Amino acid sequence: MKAGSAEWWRARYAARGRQRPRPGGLELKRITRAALDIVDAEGLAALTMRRVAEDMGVRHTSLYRHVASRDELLVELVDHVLGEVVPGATGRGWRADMEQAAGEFRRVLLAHPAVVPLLTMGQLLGPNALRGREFGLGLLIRAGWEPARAVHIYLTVAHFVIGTALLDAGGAARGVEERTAMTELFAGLPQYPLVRELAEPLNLPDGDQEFAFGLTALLNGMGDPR
Amino acid sequence: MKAGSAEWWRARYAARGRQRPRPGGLELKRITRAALDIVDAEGLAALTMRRVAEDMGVRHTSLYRHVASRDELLVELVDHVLGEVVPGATGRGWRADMEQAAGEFRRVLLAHPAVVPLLTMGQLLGPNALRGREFGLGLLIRAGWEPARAVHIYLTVAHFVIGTALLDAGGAARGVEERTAMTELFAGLPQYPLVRELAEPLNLPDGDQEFAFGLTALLNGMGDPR
DNA sequence: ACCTGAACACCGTTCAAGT
DNA sequence: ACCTGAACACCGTTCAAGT
Repeated sequence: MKAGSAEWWRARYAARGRQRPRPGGLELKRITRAALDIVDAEGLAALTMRRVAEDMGVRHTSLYRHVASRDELLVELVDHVLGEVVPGATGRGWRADMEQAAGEFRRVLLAHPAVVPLLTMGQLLGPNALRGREFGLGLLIRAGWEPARAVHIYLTVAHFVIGTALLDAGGAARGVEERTAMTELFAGLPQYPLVRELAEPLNLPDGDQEFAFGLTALLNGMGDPR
Repeated sequence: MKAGSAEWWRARYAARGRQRPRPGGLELKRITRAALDIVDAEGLAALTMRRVAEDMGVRHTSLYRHVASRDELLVELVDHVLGEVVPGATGRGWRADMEQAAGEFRRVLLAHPAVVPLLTMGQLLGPNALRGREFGLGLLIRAGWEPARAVHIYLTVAHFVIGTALLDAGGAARGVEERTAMTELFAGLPQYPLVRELAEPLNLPDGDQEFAFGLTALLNGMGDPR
């Protein structure tokens, strides 16, 4: 049974709450938190079963009683991060709500850049992912969008947020040395004049501004319900 | 020097063409191709240095003469795949050109789903990535968009294509068994009524249709140059 | 210059054994 | 029920040695 699949999640939901951890013992949530700490501080490559166990003061083989594999841990980690997304109604209409929720989603992803690539591992079917779906669909449908169109809008915005976060997390050229390295790189590549000329905005984009620009364009293009 | 960084690519561009492979010997391009075959057939996890070497009839340690690390191989693999993107002018205006280029980009990504997550590893600064940038910026600027805005539009569309491809590649519920598993999963989760009601379009989306919808909305929202 | 063989440190996972 | 210790197969990478 592949970690993150619908079948896997079903078994997971069924098992939830059945655990009764001993005080001070291991527990899925504690493991996930330790994993997130490692990933945030040192990146995905540093996240090994042995390292998680070490940080928790336990042998690495003990982890396998709570999580069947490293892949399962990664799936749980993703939903754990999605749990930090707390959207709320603005009271200023569906567009404002959508922008607020998208911005909140983006904020959380940028706070955990190493986790973002994991969003591509499979479908997002954990409890926190579904809560976000329910919220997004609800605000669109209450605004009068017909369901099929609400799904389109929801998915498009979600994809946009993830897409920009991905390139923001992995891509942006931060720091002076990377910046000068970029300039030197393009200086030696006269075959790409526009890329060279526009190197500054292309490689040192203001991610937030670019995000706002794209989201506005996207929502502008959606029109209005009914 | 981190694989995929501007500094790394600069050294890489400088070294390019300096190799003179023996007939039948190893060569970066042949290694990259072998790697792509493995990844396409069996996914990213199957891509080990040992496996690549085995497929090429060579010892795995030999690869390190042509590529400094597995990470470097992955970076080269990404640009190799981007080389399959062949956009062309439609003669029907910038919007049609942009839609054609985005569709072509999407087509290539979907043909190599296991490679898509790698697009998030770092900046896309290889020769094929830069060629694509130059093309996209060129068509926008020739259409009359001012440079700063052309950069915005280019990045937004690129992010959208990658975002949708990511979720398409990893996410869609293909096959009957995954479909019924999904139904059963939601049947047990009454706390998400909309997610349950709209499970069909949410989890079995027609990716191409959804892509077209989003791209149209995006470009609609951009307006016109000048 | 290129490829090989042996070796090292590290990893995920399994399982019998302890409490 | 939970944790441990030992073990297995596998991995990326290094390097001296061959041609």
